[in-house]
Amino acid sequence: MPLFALVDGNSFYASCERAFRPDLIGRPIVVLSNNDGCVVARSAEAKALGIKGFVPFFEIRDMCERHGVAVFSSNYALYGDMSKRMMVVIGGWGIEQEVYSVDESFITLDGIPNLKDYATRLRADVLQRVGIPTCVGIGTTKTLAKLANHVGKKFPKAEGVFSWDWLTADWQDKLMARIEVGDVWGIGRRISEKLGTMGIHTALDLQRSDPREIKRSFNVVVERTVAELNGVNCLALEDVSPDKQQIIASRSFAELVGDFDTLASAISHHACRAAEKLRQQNSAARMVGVSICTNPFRERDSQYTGWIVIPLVHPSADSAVITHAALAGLRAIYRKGYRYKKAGVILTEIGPQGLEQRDLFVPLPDPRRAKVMAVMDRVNAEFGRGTLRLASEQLQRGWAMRQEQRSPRWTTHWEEIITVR
DNA sequence: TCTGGGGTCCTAGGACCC
DNA sequence: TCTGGGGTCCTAGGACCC
Repeated sequence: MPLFALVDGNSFYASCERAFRPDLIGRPIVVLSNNDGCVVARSAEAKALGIKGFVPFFEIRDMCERHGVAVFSSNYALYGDMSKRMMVVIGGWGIEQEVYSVDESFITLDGIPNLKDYATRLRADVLQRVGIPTCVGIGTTKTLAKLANHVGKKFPKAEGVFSWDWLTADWQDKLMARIEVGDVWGIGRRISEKLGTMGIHTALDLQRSDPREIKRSFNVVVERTVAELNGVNCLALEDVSPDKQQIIASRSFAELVGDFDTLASAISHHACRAAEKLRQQNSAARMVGVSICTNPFRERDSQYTGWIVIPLVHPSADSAVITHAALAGLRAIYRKGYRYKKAGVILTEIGPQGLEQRDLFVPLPDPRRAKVMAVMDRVNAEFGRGTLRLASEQLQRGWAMRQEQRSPRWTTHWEEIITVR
């Protein structure tokens, strides 16, 4: 019987901020999405104040001021670096490891004795070496490990560590009956609602449901979730992350944008970011999608969504080629007179570099281009993103995002590095 | 005034083929 | 009178995740 543990960082982004600001210990913290739009992370103290996840910040701004909540813009350079460090430490405690998201990792623990002690030492190790508090959930399937992690978080008595094995079958049922079905991994809002009409309200109800009926009413994914709740392994540990099949780079603007040049500079920037991600996984894309849209929340504004896909003659990972295609797409979909909120580039039909089908009648791209890209990536890796970039990114910079409360990039920028007195 | 930015997988239905 | 059936591929849309 395999044994999985899910280890995740508590209120990860908020904990990253606190790791460098001991004065924030015990204080409520919220971290905002790009453009300071929504709340994406809350410390336990902030949750206790009743701040919900994903609410628009403007709705709670006053309340935050009244209660002295520390508010941060998202600082992905910091969170990404902290995540890497945390994953390395967690990986050292597992037999195999899957990095599932920025703040979650599955590890396998088959054959390790005295797991309660082991998991407790794991938590202490991560806290000491990275400064991030974590929870550990253990189960015989990934879904059960996820749910155990939920228990470890929700019930203070667990002290951040929980395994289903530690309870008798009777107590396991009692606990499952106290968990809402929507808290099970893979059961979202829509499926919860429908399950509710079928009389299935708790994790226990779902575990005991008829898989054939579930398959009929939903699909195989939900059927697998039921099996996993019953200890039948359907989801394997993915220790190597597969290449992305699509790459998106998009952003909302801090202020609405009407003119073509500003949009073009944003699209150029996103195209370059997307191409960079593509090169990181040694892939090339055949299709370049471009989208622009107005702000749907402003109901009295006239609305428009433009969307187009431009095929490339050769699959490419060249920033200039992809940007050129994206700008051609933008010219095709741009309509004057609208005020745009968001623009993005999507790369699809992605495959490994160098395995492209060749076209007899079209000359091959210049092989020296790949070297130019490699140099650009190396320079940008060493001296910071954007050190070398295409001129078209610089036409207008009137689209930058709002980041009013970003903390220093403590661990990745020399000029912002922490000083200890 | 102010509302994120990524991803994946599955299904149904239509086009098309033999 | 009677008008097949099996298969693949593609796309759009819907659901989920963090």
